[in-house]
Amino acid sequence: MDKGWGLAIDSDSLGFFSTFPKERMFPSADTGEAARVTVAEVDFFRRDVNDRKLTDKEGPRSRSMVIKKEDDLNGGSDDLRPACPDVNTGLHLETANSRSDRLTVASESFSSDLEDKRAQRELAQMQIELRRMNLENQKLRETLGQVSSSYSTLQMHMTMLLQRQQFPRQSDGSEDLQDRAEKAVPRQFLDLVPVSSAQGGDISNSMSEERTQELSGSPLNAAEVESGPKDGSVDVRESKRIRLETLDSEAPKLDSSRGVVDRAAATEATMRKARVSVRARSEAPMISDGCQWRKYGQKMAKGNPCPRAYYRCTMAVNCPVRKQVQRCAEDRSILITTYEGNHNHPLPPAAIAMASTTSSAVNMLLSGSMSSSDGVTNPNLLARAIPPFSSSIATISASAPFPTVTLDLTQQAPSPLQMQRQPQHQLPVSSAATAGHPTSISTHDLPHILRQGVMYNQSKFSGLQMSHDSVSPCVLGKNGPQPPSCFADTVSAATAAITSDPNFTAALAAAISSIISGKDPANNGPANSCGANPKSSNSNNSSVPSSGKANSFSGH
DNA sequence: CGAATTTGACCGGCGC
DNA sequence: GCGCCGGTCAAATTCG
Repeated sequence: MDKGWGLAIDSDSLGFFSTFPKERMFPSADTGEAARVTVAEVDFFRRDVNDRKLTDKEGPRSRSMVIKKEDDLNGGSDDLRPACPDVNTGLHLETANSRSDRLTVASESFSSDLEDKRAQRELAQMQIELRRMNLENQKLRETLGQVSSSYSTLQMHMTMLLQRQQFPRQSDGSEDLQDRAEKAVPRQFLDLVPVSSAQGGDISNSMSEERTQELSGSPLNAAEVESGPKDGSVDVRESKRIRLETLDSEAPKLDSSRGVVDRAAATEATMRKARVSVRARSEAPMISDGCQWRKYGQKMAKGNPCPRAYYRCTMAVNCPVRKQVQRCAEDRSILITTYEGNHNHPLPPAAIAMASTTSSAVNMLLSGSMSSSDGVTNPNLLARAIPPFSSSIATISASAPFPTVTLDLTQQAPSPLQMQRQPQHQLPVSSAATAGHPTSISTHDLPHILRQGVMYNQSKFSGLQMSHDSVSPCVLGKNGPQPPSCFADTVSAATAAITSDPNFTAALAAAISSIISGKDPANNGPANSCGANPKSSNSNNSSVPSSGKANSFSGH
Protein backbone atom coordinates (compact mmCIF):
# COMPACT_ATOMS: atom_id res chain seq x y z
CA MET A 1 0.00 0.00 0.00
CA ASP A 2 1.25 3.39 -0.86
CA LYS A 3 1.86 5.75 1.87
CA GLY A 4 -1.20 7.55 2.78
CA TRP A 5 -1.81 10.92 4.24
CA GLY A 6 -2.22 11.66 7.78
CA LEU A 7 -4.43 14.30 9.13
CA ALA A 8 -3.61 16.40 12.07
CA ILE A 9 -6.42 18.50 13.24
CA ASP A 10 -5.55 21.59 15.10
CA SER A 11 -8.76 22.83 16.40
CA ASP A 12 -10.60 23.53 19.54
CA SER A 13 -13.82 22.44 17.94
CA LEU A 14 -13.40 18.88 18.91
CA GLY A 15 -17.04 18.10 18.92
CA PHE A 16 -17.21 18.38 15.19
CA PHE A 17 -13.89 17.02 14.13
CA SER A 18 -14.05 14.07 16.36
CA THR A 19 -16.63 12.68 14.00
CA PHE A 20 -14.10 12.25 11.26
CA PRO A 21 -13.35 8.69 10.33
CA LYS A 22 -9.97 7.54 11.19
CA GLU A 23 -9.49 5.71 7.95
CA ARG A 24 -10.75 6.56 4.56
CA MET A 25 -10.44 4.60 1.36
CA PHE A 26 -9.39 6.27 -1.85
CA PRO A 27 -8.71 4.75 -5.26
CA SER A 28 -5.12 4.30 -6.08
CA ALA A 29 -4.05 5.85 -9.36
CA ASP A 30 -1.50 3.22 -10.24
CA THR A 31 -2.93 0.01 -8.95
CA GLY A 32 -6.56 0.69 -9.21
CA GLU A 33 -6.89 -0.65 -5.79
CA ALA A 34 -8.34 1.27 -3.07
CA ALA A 35 -5.66 2.91 -1.10
CA ARG A 36 -5.99 3.42 2.52
CA VAL A 37 -5.59 6.95 3.55
CA THR A 38 -4.98 6.87 7.17
CA VAL A 39 -5.78 9.57 9.49
CA ALA A 40 -2.95 8.47 11.61
CA GLU A 41 -3.94 10.61 14.47
CA VAL A 42 -6.54 13.14 15.08
CA ASP A 43 -4.48 15.50 16.99
CA PHE A 44 -6.59 17.39 19.41
CA PHE A 45 -3.65 19.32 20.69
CA ARG A 46 -2.08 22.32 19.18
CA ARG A 47 1.46 21.68 18.15
CA ASP A 48 4.48 23.70 17.34
CA VAL A 49 6.62 23.21 14.29
CA ASN A 50 8.33 20.30 15.94
CA ASP A 51 5.03 18.65 16.55
CA ARG A 52 5.29 19.34 20.20
CA LYS A 53 2.01 19.77 21.95
CA LEU A 54 1.32 23.29 22.98
CA THR A 55 -0.35 24.32 26.09
CA ASP A 56 -2.80 27.15 26.30
CA LYS A 57 -0.05 29.44 27.46
CA GLU A 58 2.24 28.67 24.61
CA GLY A 59 0.33 29.98 21.68
CA PRO A 60 -2.94 31.13 20.34
CA ARG A 61 -5.57 28.69 19.34
CA SER A 62 -6.15 28.06 15.72
CA ARG A 63 -8.97 26.44 13.87
CA SER A 64 -6.76 25.57 10.92
CA MET A 65 -6.23 22.00 9.97
CA VAL A 66 -3.18 20.52 8.38
CA ILE A 67 -2.66 17.49 6.28
CA LYS A 68 0.36 15.49 6.98
CA LYS A 69 1.71 12.62 5.06
CA GLU A 70 1.83 9.48 6.96
CA ASP A 71 5.60 9.36 6.97
CA ASP A 72 5.69 12.84 8.35
CA LEU A 73 3.50 11.78 11.11
CA ASN A 74 5.86 8.97 11.70
CA GLY A 75 8.75 11.28 12.23
CA GLY A 76 9.45 12.90 8.89
CA SER A 77 10.34 16.51 8.60
CA ASP A 78 8.34 17.43 5.53
CA ASP A 79 5.65 19.28 7.29
CA LEU A 80 3.11 20.79 4.95
CA ARG A 81 1.50 22.78 7.64
CA PRO A 82 2.79 26.21 6.72
CA ALA A 83 1.77 25.77 3.11
CA CYS A 84 -1.80 24.93 3.77
CA PRO A 85 -2.95 26.53 6.94
CA ASP A 86 -6.59 26.29 6.02
CA VAL A 87 -6.81 23.11 4.01
CA ASN A 88 -10.20 21.71 3.45
CA THR A 89 -10.86 18.46 5.13
CA GLY A 90 -12.65 16.93 2.22
CA LEU A 91 -9.53 14.91 1.56
CA HIS A 92 -9.75 14.55 -2.19
CA LEU A 93 -6.46 12.79 -2.01
CA GLU A 94 -5.07 10.34 -4.44
CA THR A 95 -2.10 8.13 -4.17
CA ALA A 96 0.58 8.23 -6.90
CA ASN A 97 3.78 6.51 -7.74
CA SER A 98 6.09 9.27 -6.73
CA ARG A 99 6.06 11.99 -4.21
CA SER A 100 6.10 14.68 -6.88
CA ASP A 101 3.29 13.00 -8.73
CA ARG A 102 1.34 12.87 -5.59
CA LEU A 103 1.91 16.49 -4.98
CA THR A 104 0.99 17.37 -8.55
CA VAL A 105 -2.13 15.36 -8.48
CA ALA A 106 -3.02 16.80 -5.19
CA SER A 107 -2.39 20.29 -6.47
CA GLU A 108 -4.52 19.78 -9.53
CA SER A 109 -7.18 18.30 -7.40
CA PHE A 110 -7.06 21.32 -5.19
CA SER A 111 -7.39 23.74 -8.06
CA SER A 112 -10.07 21.88 -9.92
CA ASP A 113 -12.20 21.33 -6.87
CA LEU A 114 -11.65 24.73 -5.47
CA GLU A 115 -15.26 25.66 -5.47
CA ASP A 116 -16.27 22.38 -4.06
CA LYS A 117 -13.76 22.71 -1.34
CA ARG A 118 -14.83 26.19 -0.59
CA ALA A 119 -18.36 25.01 -0.22
CA GLN A 120 -17.23 22.21 1.97
CA ARG A 121 -15.19 24.59 4.01
CA GLU A 122 -18.19 26.77 4.49
CA LEU A 123 -20.19 23.75 5.40
CA ALA A 124 -17.62 22.78 7.95
CA GLN A 125 -17.64 26.25 9.38
CA MET A 126 -21.39 26.25 9.55
CA GLN A 127 -21.34 22.93 11.29
CA ILE A 128 -18.85 24.28 13.74
CA GLU A 129 -21.10 27.21 14.34
CA LEU A 130 -24.06 24.93 14.70
CA ARG A 131 -22.25 22.91 17.29
CA ARG A 132 -21.35 26.00 19.15
CA MET A 133 -24.90 27.29 19.09
CA ASN A 134 -26.23 23.96 20.23
CA LEU A 135 -23.91 24.04 23.17
CA GLU A 136 -24.97 27.56 23.94
CA ASN A 137 -28.58 26.58 23.63
CA GLN A 138 -28.06 23.75 26.02
CA LYS A 139 -26.45 26.07 28.50
CA LEU A 140 -29.37 28.44 28.19
CA ARG A 141 -31.78 25.64 28.84
CA GLU A 142 -29.87 24.68 31.90
CA THR A 143 -29.96 28.26 33.04
CA LEU A 144 -33.67 28.38 32.41
CA GLY A 145 -34.19 25.32 34.49
CA GLN A 146 -32.17 26.73 37.31
CA VAL A 147 -33.96 30.05 37.24
CA SER A 148 -37.34 28.41 37.01
CA SER A 149 -36.52 26.19 39.90
CA SER A 150 -35.29 29.08 41.95
CA TYR A 151 -38.34 31.10 41.05
CA SER A 152 -40.70 28.35 42.11
CA THR A 153 -38.80 27.74 45.28
CA LEU A 154 -38.78 31.40 46.06
CA GLN A 155 -42.48 31.79 45.57
CA MET A 156 -43.10 28.78 47.72
CA HIS A 157 -40.92 30.18 50.40
CA MET A 158 -42.57 33.55 50.41
CA THR A 159 -45.99 32.00 50.55
CA MET A 160 -44.88 29.94 53.46
CA LEU A 161 -43.41 32.98 55.09
CA LEU A 162 -46.61 34.92 54.81
CA GLN A 163 -48.56 32.04 56.18
CA ARG A 164 -46.19 31.77 59.06
CA GLN A 165 -46.59 35.44 59.75
CA GLN A 166 -50.31 34.91 59.71
CA PHE A 167 -50.13 31.76 61.80
CA PRO A 168 -46.98 31.93 63.85
CA ARG A 169 -47.58 28.55 65.39
CA GLN A 170 -48.90 25.63 63.50
CA SER A 171 -48.96 22.49 65.45
CA ASP A 172 -49.72 20.00 62.74
CA GLY A 173 -46.41 19.46 61.16
CA SER A 174 -46.61 22.14 58.52
CA GLU A 175 -43.72 23.87 60.15
CA ASP A 176 -41.56 21.08 59.01
CA LEU A 177 -42.73 21.77 55.55
CA GLN A 178 -41.97 25.41 55.91
CA ASP A 179 -38.62 24.78 57.38
CA ARG A 180 -37.77 22.46 54.61
CA ALA A 181 -39.02 24.95 52.12
CA GLU A 182 -36.93 27.67 53.65
CA LYS A 183 -33.90 25.50 53.62
CA ALA A 184 -34.50 24.88 49.97
CA VAL A 185 -34.38 28.55 49.12
CA PRO A 186 -31.05 29.92 48.13
CA ARG A 187 -30.19 32.66 50.52
CA GLN A 188 -29.41 35.18 47.88
CA PHE A 189 -32.95 35.12 46.61
CA LEU A 190 -34.42 35.97 49.93
CA ASP A 191 -33.09 39.45 49.86
CA LEU A 192 -33.84 40.29 46.32
CA VAL A 193 -37.46 39.74 45.68
CA PRO A 194 -40.14 42.10 46.81
CA VAL A 195 -42.92 40.78 48.92
CA SER A 196 -45.37 41.37 46.18
CA SER A 197 -44.02 38.73 43.93
CA ALA A 198 -44.26 36.21 46.64
CA GLN A 199 -47.76 37.26 47.37
CA GLY A 200 -48.33 36.90 43.77
CA GLY A 201 -51.36 34.82 43.98
CA ASP A 202 -52.45 31.40 43.28
CA ILE A 203 -50.45 30.60 40.25
CA SER A 204 -47.39 30.86 42.30
CA ASN A 205 -49.15 29.05 45.03
CA SER A 206 -49.90 26.25 42.69
CA MET A 207 -46.29 26.01 41.84
CA SER A 208 -45.47 26.28 45.47
CA GLU A 209 -47.82 23.51 46.32
CA GLU A 210 -46.27 21.26 43.80
CA ARG A 211 -42.86 22.13 45.05
CA THR A 212 -43.98 21.59 48.56
CA GLN A 213 -45.33 18.24 47.68
CA GLU A 214 -42.09 17.39 46.06
CA LEU A 215 -40.30 18.32 49.17
CA SER A 216 -42.61 16.29 51.27
CA GLY A 217 -42.33 13.36 48.97
CA SER A 218 -45.96 13.12 48.03
CA PRO A 219 -46.69 14.33 44.55
CA LEU A 220 -49.74 16.45 44.32
CA ASN A 221 -52.27 15.80 41.65
CA ALA A 222 -55.37 17.60 40.74
CA ALA A 223 -57.63 15.14 42.43
CA GLU A 224 -55.83 15.55 45.67
CA VAL A 225 -56.05 19.25 45.33
CA GLU A 226 -59.74 19.10 44.78
CA SER A 227 -60.41 16.74 47.60
CA GLY A 228 -58.00 18.32 49.96
CA PRO A 229 -55.53 16.59 52.21
CA LYS A 230 -56.47 13.16 53.28
CA ASP A 231 -54.26 12.98 56.28
CA GLY A 232 -53.47 15.38 58.98
CA SER A 233 -51.16 17.51 56.94
CA VAL A 234 -52.08 21.03 56.12
CA ASP A 235 -53.10 21.80 52.61
CA VAL A 236 -51.31 24.91 51.54
CA ARG A 237 -54.23 26.26 49.63
CA GLU A 238 -56.45 25.55 52.59
CA SER A 239 -54.08 27.57 54.65
CA LYS A 240 -54.29 30.34 52.19
CA ARG A 241 -58.05 30.26 52.17
CA ILE A 242 -57.99 30.51 55.88
CA ARG A 243 -55.54 33.30 55.59
CA LEU A 244 -57.73 35.16 53.18
CA GLU A 245 -60.73 34.73 55.38
CA THR A 246 -58.71 35.98 58.24
CA LEU A 247 -57.66 38.93 56.24
CA ASP A 248 -61.26 39.78 55.75
CA SER A 249 -62.36 39.40 59.31
CA GLU A 250 -59.52 39.30 61.75
CA ALA A 251 -56.59 40.98 60.21
CA PRO A 252 -56.86 44.14 62.30
CA LYS A 253 -56.54 42.05 65.42
CA LEU A 254 -53.13 40.76 64.54
CA ASP A 255 -51.17 43.70 65.72
CA SER A 256 -47.80 42.05 65.58
CA SER A 257 -48.03 41.43 61.90
CA ARG A 258 -50.56 43.99 61.04
CA GLY A 259 -48.41 45.77 58.58
CA VAL A 260 -47.75 42.62 56.73
CA VAL A 261 -51.34 41.61 56.88
CA ASP A 262 -52.58 44.93 55.65
CA ARG A 263 -50.06 44.82 52.94
CA ALA A 264 -51.08 41.33 52.05
CA ALA A 265 -54.71 42.31 52.05
CA ALA A 266 -54.00 45.24 49.83
CA THR A 267 -51.98 43.06 47.57
CA GLU A 268 -54.67 40.44 47.45
CA ALA A 269 -57.17 43.06 46.56
CA THR A 270 -54.87 44.41 43.94
CA MET A 271 -54.25 40.98 42.61
CA ARG A 272 -57.95 40.61 42.28
CA LYS A 273 -58.24 43.92 40.51
CA ALA A 274 -55.12 44.03 38.46
CA ARG A 275 -55.66 42.82 34.96
CA VAL A 276 -53.73 41.62 32.04
CA SER A 277 -55.15 42.27 28.66
CA VAL A 278 -53.95 40.43 25.61
CA ARG A 279 -54.62 41.82 22.20
CA ALA A 280 -54.17 39.18 19.58
CA ARG A 281 -55.16 39.06 15.99
CA SER A 282 -57.33 36.01 15.80
CA GLU A 283 -60.38 34.95 13.91
CA ALA A 284 -61.18 32.46 16.59
CA PRO A 285 -63.93 33.52 18.95
CA MET A 286 -61.73 32.95 21.92
CA ILE A 287 -58.07 32.35 22.26
CA SER A 288 -57.15 29.04 23.72
CA ASP A 289 -55.10 29.30 26.84
CA GLY A 290 -55.32 25.80 28.16
CA CYS A 291 -57.89 26.52 30.82
CA GLN A 292 -61.54 25.65 30.92
CA TRP A 293 -63.92 28.54 31.00
CA ARG A 294 -67.60 28.92 31.53
CA LYS A 295 -69.46 31.85 30.22
CA TYR A 296 -71.53 33.60 32.78
CA GLY A 297 -72.49 36.79 31.10
CA GLN A 298 -72.41 38.93 28.06
CA LYS A 299 -72.82 42.63 27.85
CA MET A 300 -72.65 45.37 25.36
CA ALA A 301 -69.82 47.60 26.38
CA LYS A 302 -69.97 51.26 25.73
CA GLY A 303 -68.23 52.35 22.59
CA ASN A 304 -67.96 48.91 21.11
CA PRO A 305 -70.54 47.33 18.85
CA CYS A 306 -69.21 43.92 19.71
CA PRO A 307 -70.47 42.32 22.88
CA ARG A 308 -68.16 41.55 25.74
CA ALA A 309 -68.32 38.06 27.10
CA TYR A 310 -67.51 37.15 30.65
CA TYR A 311 -65.95 33.85 31.55
CA ARG A 312 -64.86 32.26 34.75
CA CYS A 313 -62.42 29.46 35.16
CA THR A 314 -64.07 26.12 35.80
CA MET A 315 -61.01 24.05 36.39
CA ALA A 316 -61.57 24.35 40.11
CA VAL A 317 -64.70 24.93 42.08
CA ASN A 318 -63.85 28.30 43.48
CA CYS A 319 -61.22 29.48 41.09
CA PRO A 320 -61.41 33.26 41.14
CA VAL A 321 -60.00 33.78 37.69
CA ARG A 322 -62.20 35.57 35.24
CA LYS A 323 -61.66 36.77 31.79
CA GLN A 324 -63.39 39.04 29.39
CA VAL A 325 -63.34 38.50 25.68
CA GLN A 326 -64.18 41.22 23.27
CA ARG A 327 -63.31 42.17 19.77
CA CYS A 328 -61.64 45.44 19.14
CA ALA A 329 -64.06 48.06 17.93
CA GLU A 330 -61.59 49.50 15.45
CA ASP A 331 -60.35 46.21 14.10
CA ARG A 332 -62.61 43.28 14.65
CA SER A 333 -59.92 40.85 13.72
CA ILE A 334 -58.27 41.72 16.98
CA LEU A 335 -59.44 39.80 19.96
CA ILE A 336 -58.99 41.41 23.33
CA THR A 337 -58.82 39.00 26.21
CA THR A 338 -58.55 40.41 29.68
CA TYR A 339 -57.55 38.17 32.56
CA GLU A 340 -58.21 38.93 36.17
CA GLY A 341 -57.25 36.99 39.25
CA ASN A 342 -55.08 33.99 39.80
CA HIS A 343 -55.83 30.34 39.61
CA ASN A 344 -56.13 28.43 42.84
CA HIS A 345 -55.43 25.07 41.30
CA PRO A 346 -52.71 23.32 39.37
CA LEU A 347 -52.67 24.17 35.74
CA PRO A 348 -52.15 21.93 32.76
CA PRO A 349 -48.91 22.57 30.93
CA ALA A 350 -50.72 24.31 28.12
CA ALA A 351 -52.19 26.79 30.56
CA ILE A 352 -49.08 27.49 32.51
CA ALA A 353 -47.65 29.74 29.88
CA MET A 354 -50.52 32.15 29.77
CA ALA A 355 -51.14 31.95 33.47
CA SER A 356 -47.52 32.68 34.15
CA THR A 357 -47.57 35.50 31.70
CA THR A 358 -50.57 37.15 33.22
CA SER A 359 -49.46 36.45 36.73
CA SER A 360 -46.05 37.84 36.04
CA ALA A 361 -47.54 40.90 34.50
CA VAL A 362 -49.68 41.45 37.56
CA ASN A 363 -46.72 40.75 39.76
CA MET A 364 -44.83 43.28 37.80
CA LEU A 365 -47.50 45.82 38.56
CA LEU A 366 -47.36 44.95 42.21
CA SER A 367 -43.63 44.93 42.15
CA GLY A 368 -43.76 48.43 40.84
CA SER A 369 -46.07 49.45 43.60
CA MET A 370 -43.79 47.99 46.19
CA SER A 371 -40.61 49.22 44.73
CA SER A 372 -41.13 52.91 45.05
CA SER A 373 -40.23 52.93 48.67
CA ASP A 374 -36.92 51.27 48.51
CA GLY A 375 -36.04 51.54 44.90
CA VAL A 376 -35.36 47.85 44.71
CA THR A 377 -37.40 45.83 42.39
CA ASN A 378 -37.44 42.65 40.49
CA PRO A 379 -36.11 43.62 37.13
CA ASN A 380 -37.25 40.56 35.29
CA LEU A 381 -40.90 40.52 36.04
CA LEU A 382 -42.02 42.50 33.09
CA ALA A 383 -39.66 40.60 30.95
CA ARG A 384 -41.25 37.44 32.17
CA ALA A 385 -44.62 38.83 31.48
CA ILE A 386 -43.86 39.85 27.97
CA PRO A 387 -42.34 37.58 25.41
CA PRO A 388 -39.17 39.47 24.80
CA PHE A 389 -38.74 39.38 21.09
CA SER A 390 -42.30 39.15 20.08
CA SER A 391 -43.87 41.77 17.99
CA SER A 392 -45.79 43.02 20.92
CA ILE A 393 -46.60 46.28 22.48
CA ALA A 394 -46.86 46.13 26.21
CA THR A 395 -48.93 48.86 27.71
CA ILE A 396 -49.06 49.51 31.38
CA SER A 397 -51.97 51.67 32.17
CA ALA A 398 -53.87 52.76 35.18
CA SER A 399 -56.24 55.00 33.33
CA ALA A 400 -58.70 52.16 33.42
CA PRO A 401 -60.54 51.47 36.67
CA PHE A 402 -57.99 48.79 37.40
CA PRO A 403 -54.29 48.72 36.69
CA THR A 404 -53.94 46.86 33.49
CA VAL A 405 -51.07 45.46 31.53
CA THR A 406 -51.90 45.16 27.89
CA LEU A 407 -49.91 42.86 25.72
CA ASP A 408 -50.46 43.86 22.17
CA LEU A 409 -49.53 40.96 19.94
CA THR A 410 -51.10 42.15 16.79
CA GLN A 411 -47.73 42.59 15.10
CA GLN A 412 -48.26 46.23 14.59
CA ALA A 413 -46.64 49.37 15.68
CA PRO A 414 -48.80 51.41 17.95
CA SER A 415 -51.71 52.53 15.92
CA PRO A 416 -52.83 56.12 15.96
CA LEU A 417 -55.80 55.01 17.95
CA GLN A 418 -53.60 53.38 20.46
CA MET A 419 -51.54 56.47 20.68
CA GLN A 420 -54.64 58.49 21.20
CA ARG A 421 -55.59 56.24 24.01
CA GLN A 422 -52.21 56.92 25.49
CA PRO A 423 -52.33 60.66 25.49
CA GLN A 424 -49.34 61.10 27.74
CA HIS A 425 -46.05 62.13 26.34
CA GLN A 426 -44.17 59.39 24.64
CA LEU A 427 -40.50 59.84 25.14
CA PRO A 428 -37.53 57.87 24.06
CA VAL A 429 -36.58 55.43 26.70
CA SER A 430 -33.17 56.83 27.16
CA SER A 431 -34.59 59.95 28.62
CA ALA A 432 -38.00 58.90 29.67
CA ALA A 433 -36.98 55.97 31.75
CA THR A 434 -34.68 58.07 33.74
CA ALA A 435 -37.09 60.89 34.03
CA GLY A 436 -39.96 58.72 35.11
CA HIS A 437 -42.09 59.62 32.16
CA PRO A 438 -44.20 57.31 30.17
CA THR A 439 -42.08 55.58 27.67
CA SER A 440 -42.42 54.00 24.33
CA ILE A 441 -39.72 51.81 23.00
CA SER A 442 -39.38 49.96 19.79
CA THR A 443 -37.02 47.22 18.96
CA HIS A 444 -36.02 45.94 15.61
CA ASP A 445 -33.66 43.12 16.07
CA LEU A 446 -35.25 40.02 14.73
CA PRO A 447 -36.08 40.17 11.08
CA HIS A 448 -39.53 38.68 11.10
CA ILE A 449 -40.38 39.91 14.48
CA LEU A 450 -41.29 43.47 14.25
CA ARG A 451 -41.35 45.43 17.37
CA GLN A 452 -41.69 45.27 21.01
CA GLY A 453 -42.30 48.34 22.93
CA VAL A 454 -43.43 49.42 26.26
CA MET A 455 -45.74 52.25 26.70
CA TYR A 456 -45.66 53.15 30.21
CA ASN A 457 -48.35 55.13 31.82
CA GLN A 458 -48.16 56.03 35.40
CA SER A 459 -50.22 59.13 35.31
CA LYS A 460 -53.12 57.74 37.23
CA PHE A 461 -51.64 54.86 39.10
CA SER A 462 -53.89 55.11 42.09
CA GLY A 463 -52.36 53.07 44.80
CA LEU A 464 -49.81 51.70 42.43
CA GLN A 465 -47.13 54.27 42.13
CA MET A 466 -45.07 52.60 39.52
CA SER A 467 -41.50 53.58 39.77
CA HIS A 468 -39.55 53.76 36.61
CA ASP A 469 -37.12 51.54 38.36
CA SER A 470 -39.60 48.79 38.16
CA VAL A 471 -39.53 48.55 34.43
CA SER A 472 -37.35 45.72 33.50
CA PRO A 473 -34.08 46.65 31.98
CA CYS A 474 -34.52 43.59 29.90
CA VAL A 475 -37.38 45.30 28.21
CA LEU A 476 -36.14 48.79 28.33
CA GLY A 477 -32.91 47.99 26.66
CA LYS A 478 -32.14 50.81 24.39
CA ASN A 479 -31.62 48.59 21.45
CA GLY A 480 -34.23 46.08 22.15
CA PRO A 481 -33.59 42.49 23.07
CA GLN A 482 -31.18 41.91 25.81
CA PRO A 483 -28.47 39.34 26.20
CA PRO A 484 -29.42 35.78 26.85
CA SER A 485 -28.67 36.15 30.48
CA CYS A 486 -32.04 37.70 30.94
CA PHE A 487 -34.64 35.19 31.93
CA ALA A 488 -36.97 36.67 29.42
CA ASP A 489 -34.91 35.20 26.69
CA THR A 490 -35.91 31.80 27.80
CA VAL A 491 -39.33 32.49 26.50
CA SER A 492 -37.97 33.60 23.20
CA ALA A 493 -38.49 30.15 21.86
CA ALA A 494 -42.12 31.02 21.86
CA THR A 495 -41.77 34.17 19.91
CA ALA A 496 -41.30 32.63 16.54
CA ALA A 497 -44.49 30.75 17.02
CA ILE A 498 -46.15 33.83 18.34
CA THR A 499 -45.31 35.87 15.33
CA SER A 500 -46.27 33.22 12.89
CA ASP A 501 -49.39 32.05 14.58
CA PRO A 502 -52.27 34.46 14.76
CA ASN A 503 -53.46 32.71 17.83
CA PHE A 504 -50.95 34.05 20.24
CA THR A 505 -51.85 32.22 23.33
CA ALA A 506 -52.07 28.89 21.64
CA ALA A 507 -48.67 29.48 20.20
CA LEU A 508 -47.30 30.76 23.44
CA ALA A 509 -48.72 27.97 25.46
CA ALA A 510 -47.62 25.38 22.99
CA ALA A 511 -44.16 26.77 22.60
CA ILE A 512 -43.49 27.03 26.26
CA SER A 513 -45.14 23.77 27.03
CA SER A 514 -42.98 22.25 24.38
CA ILE A 515 -40.06 23.12 26.54
CA ILE A 516 -41.73 21.19 29.28
CA SER A 517 -43.35 18.36 27.45
CA GLY A 518 -42.38 18.65 23.83
CA LYS A 519 -45.81 19.22 22.36
CA ASP A 520 -46.60 21.01 19.15
CA PRO A 521 -48.60 24.14 18.83
CA ALA A 522 -52.30 23.80 18.31
CA ASN A 523 -54.45 25.88 16.09
CA ASN A 524 -57.71 27.45 16.75
CA GLY A 525 -61.07 26.74 15.30
CA PRO A 526 -62.98 28.62 12.68
CA ALA A 527 -63.76 32.24 12.83
CA ASN A 528 -66.63 33.90 14.46
CA SER A 529 -67.70 37.16 13.11
CA CYS A 530 -67.84 39.59 15.95
CA GLY A 531 -67.39 39.29 19.57
CA ALA A 532 -67.31 36.76 22.16
CA ASN A 533 -69.41 33.84 21.30
CA PRO A 534 -67.00 31.08 22.00
CA LYS A 535 -68.96 28.15 20.80
CA SER A 536 -66.91 27.56 17.75
CA SER A 537 -63.65 27.56 19.54
CA ASN A 538 -61.44 24.56 19.50
CA SER A 539 -61.30 21.73 21.88
CA ASN A 540 -58.64 23.35 23.91
CA ASN A 541 -61.40 25.28 25.53
CA SER A 542 -63.43 22.29 26.28
CA SER A 543 -66.20 24.19 27.91
CA VAL A 544 -67.18 26.25 24.97
CA PRO A 545 -69.04 24.21 22.41
CA SER A 546 -70.30 25.76 19.26
CA SER A 547 -73.82 26.78 18.70
CA GLY A 548 -73.46 28.90 15.62
CA LYS A 549 -75.98 31.33 16.94
CA ALA A 550 -75.49 34.95 16.24
CA ASN A 551 -74.81 37.24 19.09
CA SER A 552 -78.09 38.80 19.86
CA PHE A 553 -77.37 40.55 23.06
CA SER A 554 -79.87 43.29 23.61
CA GLY A 555 -78.20 45.18 26.33
CA HIS A 556 -79.82 46.27 29.46
C1' DC B 1 -81.15 14.83 31.37
C1' DG B 2 -77.23 17.19 32.84
C1' DA B 3 -74.22 20.69 31.42
C1' DA B 4 -73.39 24.87 29.20
C1' DT B 5 -75.07 29.09 27.25
C1' DT B 6 -78.15 32.93 26.83
C1' DT B 7 -79.99 37.04 28.45
C1' DG B 8 -82.83 40.06 31.27
C1' DA B 9 -82.51 41.52 35.94
C1' DC B 10 -79.96 43.10 39.58
C1' DC B 11 -76.18 45.27 42.17
C1' DG B 12 -72.57 48.46 43.26
C1' DG B 13 -69.37 52.12 42.04
C1' DC B 14 -68.93 56.51 40.21
C1' DG B 15 -69.84 61.08 38.41
C1' DC B 16 -72.92 64.84 38.20
C1' DG C 1 -80.52 61.18 44.50
C1' DC C 2 -80.26 59.83 39.93
C1' DG C 3 -78.49 57.87 35.90
C1' DC C 4 -74.84 55.47 33.66
C1' DC C 5 -72.01 51.69 33.32
C1' DG C 6 -69.48 47.47 34.28
C1' DG C 7 -69.98 43.26 36.30
C1' DT C 8 -72.60 39.32 38.10
C1' DC C 9 -76.62 36.43 38.97
C1' DA C 10 -79.88 33.16 37.81
C1' DA C 11 -83.88 31.50 35.29
C1' DA C 12 -84.76 30.11 30.75
C1' DT C 13 -83.07 27.99 26.87
C1' DT C 14 -80.17 25.16 24.10
C1' DC C 15 -77.09 21.51 23.27
C1' DG C 16 -74.96 16.98 23.26
